[in-house]
Amino acid sequence: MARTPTTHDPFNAVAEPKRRQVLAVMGTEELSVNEIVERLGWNQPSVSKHLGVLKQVGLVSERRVGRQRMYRVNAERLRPIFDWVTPFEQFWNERFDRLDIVLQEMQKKDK
Amino acid sequence: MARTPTTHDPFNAVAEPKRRQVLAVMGTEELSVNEIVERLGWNQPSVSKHLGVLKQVGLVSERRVGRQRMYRVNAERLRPIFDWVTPFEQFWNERFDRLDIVLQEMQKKDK
DNA sequence: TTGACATATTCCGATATAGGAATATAATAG
DNA sequence: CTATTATATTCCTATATCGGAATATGTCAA
Repeated sequence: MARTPTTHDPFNAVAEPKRRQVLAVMGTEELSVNEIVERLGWNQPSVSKHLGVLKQVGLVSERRVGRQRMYRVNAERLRPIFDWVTPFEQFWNERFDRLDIVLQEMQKKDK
Repeated sequence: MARTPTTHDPFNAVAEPKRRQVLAVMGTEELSVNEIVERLGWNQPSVSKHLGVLKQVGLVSERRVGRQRMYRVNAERLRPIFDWVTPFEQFWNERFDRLDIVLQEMQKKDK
Protein backbone atom coordinates (compact mmCIF):
# COMPACT_ATOMS: atom_id res chain seq x y z
CA MET A 1 0.00 0.00 0.00
CA ALA A 2 1.13 3.53 -0.62
CA ARG A 3 0.81 6.88 1.03
CA THR A 4 -2.60 8.43 1.57
CA PRO A 5 -3.44 10.31 -1.65
CA THR A 6 -3.28 14.08 -1.56
CA THR A 7 -6.88 14.18 -2.72
CA HIS A 8 -8.07 12.02 0.15
CA ASP A 9 -8.72 14.77 2.67
CA PRO A 10 -7.78 18.34 3.60
CA PHE A 11 -4.93 17.15 5.83
CA ASN A 12 -3.13 15.58 2.90
CA ALA A 13 -4.02 18.30 0.41
CA VAL A 14 -2.63 20.99 2.69
CA ALA A 15 0.51 19.08 3.61
CA GLU A 16 2.04 20.38 0.40
CA PRO A 17 3.50 23.83 1.12
CA LYS A 18 2.66 25.17 -2.31
CA ARG A 19 -0.97 24.35 -1.79
CA ARG A 20 -0.94 26.38 1.40
CA GLN A 21 0.60 29.21 -0.60
CA VAL A 22 -2.21 29.02 -3.10
CA LEU A 23 -4.82 29.32 -0.37
CA ALA A 24 -2.88 32.17 1.25
CA VAL A 25 -2.65 34.17 -1.94
CA MET A 26 -6.33 33.67 -2.71
CA GLY A 27 -7.50 35.05 0.60
CA THR A 28 -11.19 35.88 0.59
CA GLU A 29 -11.35 36.91 -3.06
CA GLU A 30 -12.77 35.11 -6.02
CA LEU A 31 -9.96 34.91 -8.55
CA SER A 32 -9.38 33.61 -12.04
CA VAL A 33 -6.56 31.18 -12.66
CA ASN A 34 -4.52 33.86 -14.39
CA GLU A 35 -4.85 36.22 -11.45
CA ILE A 36 -3.53 33.48 -9.18
CA VAL A 37 -0.77 32.73 -11.67
CA GLU A 38 0.29 36.38 -11.64
CA ARG A 39 0.26 36.63 -7.88
CA LEU A 40 2.33 33.51 -7.43
CA GLY A 41 4.62 33.89 -10.42
CA TRP A 42 4.39 30.20 -11.22
CA ASN A 43 3.61 28.65 -14.57
CA GLN A 44 -0.02 28.13 -15.40
CA PRO A 45 -0.20 24.33 -15.56
CA SER A 46 1.34 24.08 -12.11
CA VAL A 47 -1.29 26.37 -10.65
CA SER A 48 -4.09 24.53 -12.42
CA LYS A 49 -2.86 21.22 -11.08
CA HIS A 50 -2.72 22.42 -7.51
CA LEU A 51 -6.15 23.99 -7.87
CA GLY A 52 -7.37 20.65 -9.14
CA VAL A 53 -6.25 18.90 -5.97
CA LEU A 54 -7.71 21.63 -3.78
CA LYS A 55 -10.98 21.39 -5.66
CA GLN A 56 -11.17 17.64 -5.31
CA VAL A 57 -11.02 17.89 -1.54
CA GLY A 58 -13.43 20.80 -1.53
CA LEU A 59 -10.95 23.40 -0.33
CA VAL A 60 -11.80 25.64 -3.27
CA SER A 61 -14.93 26.01 -5.34
CA GLU A 62 -14.97 26.68 -9.06
CA ARG A 63 -17.34 28.77 -11.14
CA ARG A 64 -17.15 29.07 -14.91
CA VAL A 65 -17.48 32.53 -16.39
CA GLY A 66 -16.92 32.65 -20.10
CA ARG A 67 -13.52 31.21 -20.74
CA GLN A 68 -12.42 31.92 -17.23
CA ARG A 69 -12.73 29.75 -14.17
CA MET A 70 -13.20 31.65 -10.97
CA TYR A 71 -11.92 30.03 -7.82
CA ARG A 72 -12.69 30.82 -4.23
CA VAL A 73 -11.39 29.37 -0.97
CA ASN A 74 -13.88 27.22 0.89
CA ALA A 75 -12.42 27.64 4.34
CA GLU A 76 -14.97 25.45 6.07
CA ARG A 77 -13.19 22.41 4.73
CA LEU A 78 -10.26 23.38 6.94
CA ARG A 79 -12.41 22.94 9.97
CA PRO A 80 -11.45 19.29 10.53
CA ILE A 81 -7.85 20.41 10.84
CA PHE A 82 -8.78 23.24 13.16
CA ASP A 83 -10.92 20.98 15.31
CA TRP A 84 -8.22 18.35 15.50
CA VAL A 85 -5.35 20.63 16.40
CA THR A 86 -7.13 23.04 18.72
CA PRO A 87 -7.31 20.72 21.76
CA PHE A 88 -3.53 20.53 21.76
CA GLU A 89 -3.29 24.26 22.32
CA GLN A 90 -3.65 23.74 26.05
CA PHE A 91 -0.35 21.90 26.12
CA TRP A 92 1.71 24.87 25.09
CA ASN A 93 -0.52 27.27 26.97
CA GLU A 94 -0.33 25.21 30.15
CA ARG A 95 2.95 26.75 31.13
CA PHE A 96 1.42 30.20 30.85
CA ASP A 97 -1.46 29.12 33.05
CA ARG A 98 1.07 27.99 35.63
CA LEU A 99 2.98 31.19 35.14
CA ASP A 100 -0.21 33.07 35.87
CA ILE A 101 -0.57 31.18 39.14
CA VAL A 102 3.04 31.89 40.01
CA LEU A 103 2.55 35.57 39.27
CA GLN A 104 -0.60 35.65 41.39
CA GLU A 105 1.28 34.08 44.28
CA MET A 106 4.01 36.67 43.91
CA GLN A 107 1.49 39.48 44.04
CA LYS A 108 -0.06 38.08 47.21
CA LYS A 109 3.32 37.93 48.88
CA ASP A 110 4.05 41.48 47.84
CA LYS A 111 1.04 42.74 49.75
CA MET B 1 10.43 15.59 -8.05
CA ALA B 2 8.27 13.67 -5.65
CA ARG B 3 5.93 14.45 -2.82
CA THR B 4 7.21 16.25 0.26
CA PRO B 5 8.55 13.55 2.62
CA THR B 6 6.48 12.68 5.66
CA THR B 7 9.47 13.51 7.83
CA HIS B 8 9.81 16.99 6.41
CA ASP B 9 7.49 18.78 8.80
CA PRO B 10 4.53 18.26 11.14
CA PHE B 11 2.03 18.95 8.36
CA ASN B 12 3.21 15.98 6.38
CA ALA B 13 3.77 13.72 9.38
CA VAL B 14 0.24 14.31 10.62
CA ALA B 15 -1.39 13.94 7.24
CA GLU B 16 -1.31 10.20 7.80
CA PRO B 17 -4.44 9.26 9.77
CA LYS B 18 -2.69 6.50 11.69
CA ARG B 19 -0.13 8.96 12.96
CA ARG B 20 -2.93 11.11 14.32
CA GLN B 21 -4.30 8.01 16.00
CA VAL B 22 -0.97 7.38 17.64
CA LEU B 23 -0.88 10.89 19.06
CA ALA B 24 -4.48 10.60 20.21
CA VAL B 25 -3.91 7.36 22.04
CA MET B 26 -0.78 8.69 23.73
CA GLY B 27 -2.50 11.72 25.18
CA THR B 28 -0.45 13.35 27.90
CA GLU B 29 1.13 10.16 29.21
CA GLU B 30 4.62 8.81 28.77
CA LEU B 31 4.20 5.35 27.32
CA SER B 32 6.34 2.44 26.26
CA VAL B 33 6.03 1.09 22.74
CA ASN B 34 4.24 -1.99 24.01
CA GLU B 35 1.68 0.07 25.85
CA ILE B 36 0.95 1.93 22.64
CA VAL B 37 0.83 -1.34 20.74
CA GLU B 38 -1.73 -2.70 23.18
CA ARG B 39 -3.90 0.41 23.05
CA LEU B 40 -3.93 0.47 19.27
CA GLY B 41 -4.02 -3.27 18.62
CA TRP B 42 -1.54 -2.93 15.77
CA ASN B 43 1.60 -4.97 15.23
CA GLN B 44 4.74 -3.74 16.89
CA PRO B 45 6.86 -2.87 13.82
CA SER B 46 4.08 -0.74 12.45
CA VAL B 47 3.87 1.26 15.66
CA SER B 48 7.64 1.62 15.84
CA LYS B 49 7.78 2.91 12.30
CA HIS B 50 5.11 5.52 12.87
CA LEU B 51 6.82 6.58 16.08
CA GLY B 52 10.02 6.92 14.10
CA VAL B 53 8.43 9.40 11.73
CA LEU B 54 6.82 11.33 14.59
CA LYS B 55 10.15 11.44 16.37
CA GLN B 56 12.01 12.72 13.32
CA VAL B 57 9.73 15.72 13.07
CA GLY B 58 9.86 16.25 16.82
CA LEU B 59 6.22 15.41 17.50
CA VAL B 60 7.25 12.85 20.11
CA SER B 61 10.27 12.60 22.35
CA GLU B 62 11.98 9.36 23.29
CA ARG B 63 13.65 8.30 26.53
CA ARG B 64 15.41 4.97 27.02
CA VAL B 65 14.66 3.08 30.20
CA GLY B 66 16.22 -0.36 30.34
CA ARG B 67 15.01 -2.26 27.36
CA GLN B 68 12.03 0.00 27.01
CA ARG B 69 11.69 3.24 25.11
CA MET B 70 9.32 5.71 26.63
CA TYR B 71 7.57 8.09 24.27
CA ARG B 72 5.74 11.30 25.00
CA VAL B 73 3.84 13.70 22.77
CA ASN B 74 5.57 16.99 22.15
CA ALA B 75 2.51 19.04 21.35
CA GLU B 76 4.36 22.28 20.78
CA ARG B 77 5.46 20.99 17.41
CA LEU B 78 1.81 21.12 16.36
CA ARG B 79 1.81 24.84 16.86
CA PRO B 80 2.72 25.66 13.24
CA ILE B 81 -0.42 23.84 12.17
CA PHE B 82 -2.49 25.61 14.79
CA ASP B 83 -1.08 28.98 13.85
CA TRP B 84 -1.66 28.38 10.17
CA VAL B 85 -5.23 27.16 10.40
CA THR B 86 -6.52 29.46 13.15
CA PRO B 87 -6.88 32.58 10.99
CA PHE B 88 -9.32 30.71 8.79
CA GLU B 89 -11.67 30.20 11.70
CA GLN B 90 -13.19 33.61 11.10
CA PHE B 91 -14.50 32.42 7.76
CA TRP B 92 -16.81 29.85 9.20
CA ASN B 93 -17.59 31.97 12.23
CA GLU B 94 -18.43 34.98 10.12
CA ARG B 95 -21.85 33.69 9.31
CA PHE B 96 -22.54 33.28 13.02
CA ASP B 97 -21.45 36.84 13.63
CA ARG B 98 -23.86 37.95 10.94
CA LEU B 99 -26.48 35.67 12.38
CA ASP B 100 -25.97 37.39 15.71
CA ILE B 101 -26.59 40.74 14.07
CA VAL B 102 -29.69 39.41 12.39
CA LEU B 103 -30.94 38.05 15.68
CA GLN B 104 -30.27 41.36 17.40
CA GLU B 105 -32.24 43.16 14.72
CA MET B 106 -35.11 40.74 15.19
CA GLN B 107 -35.14 41.39 18.91
CA LYS B 108 -35.24 45.14 18.36
CA LYS B 109 -38.19 44.76 16.03
CA ASP B 110 -39.98 42.62 18.55
CA LYS B 111 -39.90 45.41 21.08
C1' DT C 1 26.27 -17.72 28.42
C1' DT C 2 21.77 -18.49 27.09
C1' DG C 3 17.20 -17.45 26.61
C1' DA C 4 13.46 -14.20 26.77
C1' DC C 5 11.77 -9.82 26.25
C1' DA C 6 11.41 -4.94 24.04
C1' DT C 7 12.07 -2.49 20.15
C1' DA C 8 14.08 -1.16 15.69
C1' DT C 9 15.42 -2.13 10.99
C1' DT C 10 15.53 -4.20 6.42
C1' DC C 11 13.59 -5.98 2.31
C1' DC C 12 9.74 -6.17 -0.57
C1' DG C 13 6.00 -4.44 -3.84
C1' DA C 14 2.28 -1.49 -5.36
C1' DT C 15 1.08 3.18 -5.66
C1' DA C 16 1.06 8.09 -5.99
C1' DT C 17 2.95 11.82 -6.23
C1' DA C 18 5.33 16.86 -8.14
C1' DG C 19 7.40 19.24 -11.71
C1' DG C 20 8.53 20.21 -16.61
C1' DA C 21 7.26 20.14 -21.34
C1' DA C 22 4.08 19.62 -24.65
C1' DT C 23 -0.47 19.50 -26.02
C1' DA C 24 -5.50 19.39 -25.76
C1' DT C 25 -9.97 21.67 -24.82
C1' DA C 26 -13.01 25.49 -24.63
C1' DA C 27 -14.76 29.97 -25.50
C1' DT C 28 -14.64 34.42 -27.56
C1' DA C 29 -13.53 37.97 -31.11
C1' DG C 30 -13.10 39.45 -35.79
C1' DC D 1 -13.84 29.74 -39.79
C1' DT D 2 -9.60 31.23 -37.81
C1' DA D 3 -6.77 33.24 -34.44
C1' DT D 4 -6.37 34.16 -29.78
C1' DT D 5 -7.10 33.79 -25.08
C1' DA D 6 -7.91 30.94 -20.76
C1' DT D 7 -7.37 26.80 -18.68
C1' DA D 8 -6.90 21.79 -18.24
C1' DT D 9 -4.72 17.42 -19.31
C1' DT D 10 -1.27 14.09 -20.73
C1' DC D 11 3.24 12.07 -20.74
C1' DC D 12 7.39 11.60 -18.46
C1' DT D 13 10.71 10.39 -14.53
C1' DA D 14 12.65 10.35 -9.86
C1' DT D 15 11.28 9.63 -5.37
C1' DA D 16 8.76 8.24 -1.15
C1' DT D 17 5.97 6.23 0.80
C1' DC D 18 2.85 2.16 3.64
C1' DG D 19 2.15 -2.42 5.06
C1' DG D 20 3.68 -7.14 5.84
C1' DA D 21 7.13 -10.45 6.86
C1' DA D 22 11.33 -11.46 8.43
C1' DT D 23 15.17 -10.30 10.99
C1' DA D 24 18.43 -7.55 13.64
C1' DT D 25 19.71 -5.06 17.90
C1' DG D 26 19.77 -4.33 22.68
C1' DT D 27 18.94 -5.41 27.47
C1' DC D 28 17.87 -7.99 31.39
C1' DA D 29 17.41 -12.41 34.15
C1' DA D 30 18.86 -17.00 35.61
